[in-house]
Amino acid sequence: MHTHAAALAPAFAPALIAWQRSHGRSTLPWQNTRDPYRVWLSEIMLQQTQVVTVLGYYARFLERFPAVSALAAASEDEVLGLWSGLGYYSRARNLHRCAQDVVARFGGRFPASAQELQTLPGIGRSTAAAIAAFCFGERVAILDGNVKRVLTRVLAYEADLSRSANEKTLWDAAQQMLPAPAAGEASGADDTMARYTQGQMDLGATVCLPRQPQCLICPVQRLCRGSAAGNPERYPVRERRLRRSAQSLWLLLARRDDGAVWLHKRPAKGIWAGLHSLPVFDSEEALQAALPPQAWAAAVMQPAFVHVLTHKDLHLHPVRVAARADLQGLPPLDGSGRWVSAQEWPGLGLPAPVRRLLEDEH
DNA sequence: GTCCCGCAGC
DNA sequence: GCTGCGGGAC
Repeated sequence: MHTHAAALAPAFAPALIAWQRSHGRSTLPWQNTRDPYRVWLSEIMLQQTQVVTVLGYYARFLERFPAVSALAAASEDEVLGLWSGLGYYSRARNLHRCAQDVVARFGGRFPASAQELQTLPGIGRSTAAAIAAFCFGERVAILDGNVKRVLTRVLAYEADLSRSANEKTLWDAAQQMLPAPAAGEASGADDTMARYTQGQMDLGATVCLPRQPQCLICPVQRLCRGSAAGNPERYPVRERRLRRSAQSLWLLLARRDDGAVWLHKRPAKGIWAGLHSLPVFDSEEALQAALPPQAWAAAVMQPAFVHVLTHKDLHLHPVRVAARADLQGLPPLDGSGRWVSAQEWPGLGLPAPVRRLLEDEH
């Protein structure tokens, strides 16, 4: 697929860089540093969460884990607890594993190339490129959601991005749009790549907005083919629509008078991997089978509710049972299952619907 | 309903 | 290599 990247490239990067200097963001706590640890931590958090929310978590993580070695040495539960409320806990687990990898494989220093960075858990092509551009000045393209929007608009890129071949073409275009290679040899000496990378992120976050692109104040409007056509907001083009299936889960809800709840740690694979959760069953019968007959007889069905994931509607059916000392030993309530006090559970990594259920319930 | 980004399974 | 998953915010 052909794009106009080559034609636009000479004017695009200089205009974006100049704009970043004058109008871009420059005071966020993870800016003005070339420390890969700080840049990496912010990039992972920003993948899923808005800047204002990340600020608090970022500060708390840095305070508790000033260096990657401290994060690597922590327990997974502590990392998940500090992450609590951010959601997307697989990213927190990858964060922890990545820190351990950096220590074990690279002596506690992040590797200095996008190619090597990408071998670390939780760091994909775009995140690797962002770290390498910010910290090492590497001439390599990022392509996150903001940049996809900016580039497809500037290029008036019509192809359906839900098709991997078209996304690959856009990656190629992103690489072509990079600032011209520095004349000298030391690419890390100046801040061209950092400015350019930050500029794309800033433009996507503050000007080239999803619904209302602010073309009148855009530094690259005179180059932008989408704006010229009068309909920049229709990019990026995505045609595939997902179909969502339904699944029902039964949750065993046991709560003592003092507020403690019975939780267990989920297996490392599958839904809610590694999180603390109420015991989960695939069917009402399975839940019944796990309880003594008298406990089942006294159980009270709570109102069902729906929790929506990208690909699935989870129909959740809480079942309240009397708090009993002998829950222990009942599969699958054995092993990791335990009473968790009302002081402790809010700080654990809990699936959002379970957290909501526990919060609403008292 | 849409989007995010990396991963795992095919 | 490609597709679909995962959990939550907007």
